Amino acid sequence: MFSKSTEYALRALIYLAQNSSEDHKIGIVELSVAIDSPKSFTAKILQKLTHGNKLISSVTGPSGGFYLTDQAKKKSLLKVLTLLDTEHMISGCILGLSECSEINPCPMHADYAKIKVQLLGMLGQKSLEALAREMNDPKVVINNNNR
Amino acid sequence: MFSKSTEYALRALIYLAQNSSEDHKIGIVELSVAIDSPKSFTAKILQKLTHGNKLISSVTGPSGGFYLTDQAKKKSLLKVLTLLDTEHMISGCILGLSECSEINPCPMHADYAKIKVQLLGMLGQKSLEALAREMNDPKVVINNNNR
DNA sequence: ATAATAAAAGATATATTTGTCTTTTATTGT
DNA sequence: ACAATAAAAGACAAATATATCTTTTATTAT
Ligand code: FES
Ligand code: FES
Repeated sequence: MFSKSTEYALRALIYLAQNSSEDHKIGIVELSVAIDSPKSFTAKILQKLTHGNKLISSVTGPSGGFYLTDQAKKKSLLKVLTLLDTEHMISGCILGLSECSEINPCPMHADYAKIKVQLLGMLGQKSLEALAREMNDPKVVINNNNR
Repeated sequence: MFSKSTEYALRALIYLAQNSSEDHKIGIVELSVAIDSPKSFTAKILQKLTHGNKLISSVTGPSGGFYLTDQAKKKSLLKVLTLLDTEHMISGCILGLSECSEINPCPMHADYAKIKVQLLGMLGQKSLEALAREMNDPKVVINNNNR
């Protein structure tokens, strides 16, 4: 569905939503272990989300690391996808036409449009902190370390 | 959502379902123009679907080309995705965990599982010939040549 | 101030996907 | 049989995604 980059980003954000705050920052080592992702590659992905858009906060140096503000934790997955410039994965045409439109729909459009509404609805109303809350259930996981 | 390869494959199959038969075969040139895809790349993709699995039929030489049998036209999109080995795009974990399971679900699982059922349902019941029928509506398109 | 720390930045490497081009093989119409 | 045709096969090229490693910069604790 999504690219590895996007998957790592979402997992990282959920972990940060659950475990970080302004006075408890998370280092890249802990984070990449927790979400089972390649360390340096994940660092690059996080950088994209710290600079312009300021979704992730970070500070260098001792006791530094990454964290989410309460404001950031309220952002929806859809917002995150928009920042990652990958929302088109869902909103684009399922057959790859350059535009998903009602004027000139593809043969799948009528059916897919209904599902798209639900997908976008789910992503739009699901906040990072709501997903973090799911992790209170001990069976819910965010890595592959259980196998 | 899908890779370019998959998109081209689906568009090609829909076109063949609509326009080909055992006594009206379609050449790669006509096909790649009709679905607006790179010719040689599309040829490679079609080959994958002709050999082992026999979804697409083809004959070389004059008046040769690609076509679908009536039987093949009845196959569902889900069946096609299975042949292309890309069904995991939908059935896999949306956060990229190695397995989508009820035992150890990811934080998105509860919500995504519902949508997944609908997605797989739609893909499973939509046959190539049903999609070809959609193209009888003149506004429905399968390429980008209208822009 | 200094040393330790951790992210930022940059360079590089590998793998995969996408795309093109040429040669070969199979089939058909003449 | 022969020439024309069209897919099959194979080699190659380019672009993108994924991943690693090193150096630099910013921050903090001492
Ligand atoms: S046009 Fe293809 S899904 Fe809307
Ligand atoms: S475990 Fe992630 S979607 Fe099912």
